[in-house]
Amino acid sequence: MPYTYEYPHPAVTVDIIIFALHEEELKVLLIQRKRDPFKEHWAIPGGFVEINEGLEEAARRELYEETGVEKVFLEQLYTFGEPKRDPRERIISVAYYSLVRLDQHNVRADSDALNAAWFSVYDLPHLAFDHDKILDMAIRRLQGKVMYAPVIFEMLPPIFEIHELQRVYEIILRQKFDAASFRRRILGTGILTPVDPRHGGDGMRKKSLYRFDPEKYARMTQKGFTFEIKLQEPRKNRKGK
Amino acid sequence: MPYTYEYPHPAVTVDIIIFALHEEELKVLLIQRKRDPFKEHWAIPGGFVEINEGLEEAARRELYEETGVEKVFLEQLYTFGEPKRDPRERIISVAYYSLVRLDQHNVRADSDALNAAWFSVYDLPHLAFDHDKILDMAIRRLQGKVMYAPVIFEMLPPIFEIHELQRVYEIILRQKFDAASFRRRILGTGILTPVDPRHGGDGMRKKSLYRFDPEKYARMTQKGFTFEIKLQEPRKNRKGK
DNA sequence: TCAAAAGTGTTAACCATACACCCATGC
DNA sequence: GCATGGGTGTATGGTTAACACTTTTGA
Repeated sequence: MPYTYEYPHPAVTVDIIIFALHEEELKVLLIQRKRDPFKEHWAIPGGFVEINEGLEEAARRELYEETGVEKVFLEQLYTFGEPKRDPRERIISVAYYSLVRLDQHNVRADSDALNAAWFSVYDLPHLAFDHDKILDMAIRRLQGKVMYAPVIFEMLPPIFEIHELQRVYEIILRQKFDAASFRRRILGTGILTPVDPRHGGDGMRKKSLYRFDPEKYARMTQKGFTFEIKLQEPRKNRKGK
Repeated sequence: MPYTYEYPHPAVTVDIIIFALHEEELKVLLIQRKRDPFKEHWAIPGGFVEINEGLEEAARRELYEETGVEKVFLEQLYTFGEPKRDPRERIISVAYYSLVRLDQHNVRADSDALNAAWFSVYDLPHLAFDHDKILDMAIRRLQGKVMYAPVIFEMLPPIFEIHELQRVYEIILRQKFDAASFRRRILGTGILTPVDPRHGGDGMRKKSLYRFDPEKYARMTQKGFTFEIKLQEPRKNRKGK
């Protein structure tokens, strides 16, 4: 028991909410706890921060250990530190959320958990600790974030159709968009670059394909541009005809 | 030295960025450090989180101890935890930011600091630790927040003129608004309630006065309303006349 | 071949800027 | 009484929802 301090110190963990799209739904990776407290309950994956490790570094390490996923979008969500949130000891948890492409990453279950599984965010079990609250906040944050930052491309293949993009927005925001207006709005921002359809895979495709160009987006941002995809405001019908 | 753990634990602090309006400027309260490291440097006020105290609770306690201010807007900003951000030991700092009305609170200097003073956020000294980065993030967060949440009223008297409100937006966002458009936009949201001018103080005022009604805002929000004050987009002149 | 989905064109509704003008206040 | 600035009216530009229409795709 070698680590001694003049004043009590809390333990610090990172929890990582891992989002992905699968079967036209927004899913989150949860693990089933092996041990008490909350044995067999589902929980958000996470673990302790090492003493010489940054917080994001710890989150990436845990993410890799739990799922084998590397180099993906990861952002700090919030820090939860109510004294009684863990019944064992005072644990402060810095929550992160991550966006991954399910088809690209071979997600495996971690050995420390009974089981790992993807859940639709709109059909969740009751979670361990205060993880319901954390996950709820993560979903809201993601919904807010996709509206003013180009994070949605983290969940799409590098080259995609406008309609695929639209569908992802519709899934995350739970709102339908008019296809014509959506197309014009997103192309109007200028953040998408058309891709020669013959490079898209099979030879004879005629569909328009696009990719998101992060360098171009960075240049635009520096010139005062701000990306925004608003919810579609309903409007009166044009005419009764 | 009674507090012993099986694994090393970091220390956890809260830092509080305290914003206020004064003399037509956005100001922040900084303290001058008495001790090394960074002796005599200016820093964001803060302190250690007690073992049985929530994070926001700790932030409010520190805020009260440093300034005597209670019951004000306080929101978590971000958690900073790079291993070497404090040269003495591993310290993870949960940063909060707060909005106060200078005229309402008699801000006093804390005994633990050499000095406490208000600085314009656009004319800052070099700060201790990574506090430059923290304060920069806080300013950006505040600028973002005022655009989509009614936090600006935390910095105004309970009853105010539209133009006062406009000036506060202009100070925080560093952008001029057209008075007529601003008035219509803000009144169009419906979050302001007109106040009988005779209740505003001196008896014979004829100016229109308003107050922000949090209950009404909460009801509107529940019905899907989202508040938004966008930056004004320049437009071509109407006619050359 | 044909149904369904992708993509384009058009227009009316809505909104906010820009600016003229009116009115109130205070010196 | 007049200057200053608060407050109102409104035409115009710009955006985009709604929907008709055309083209492409894949069964």
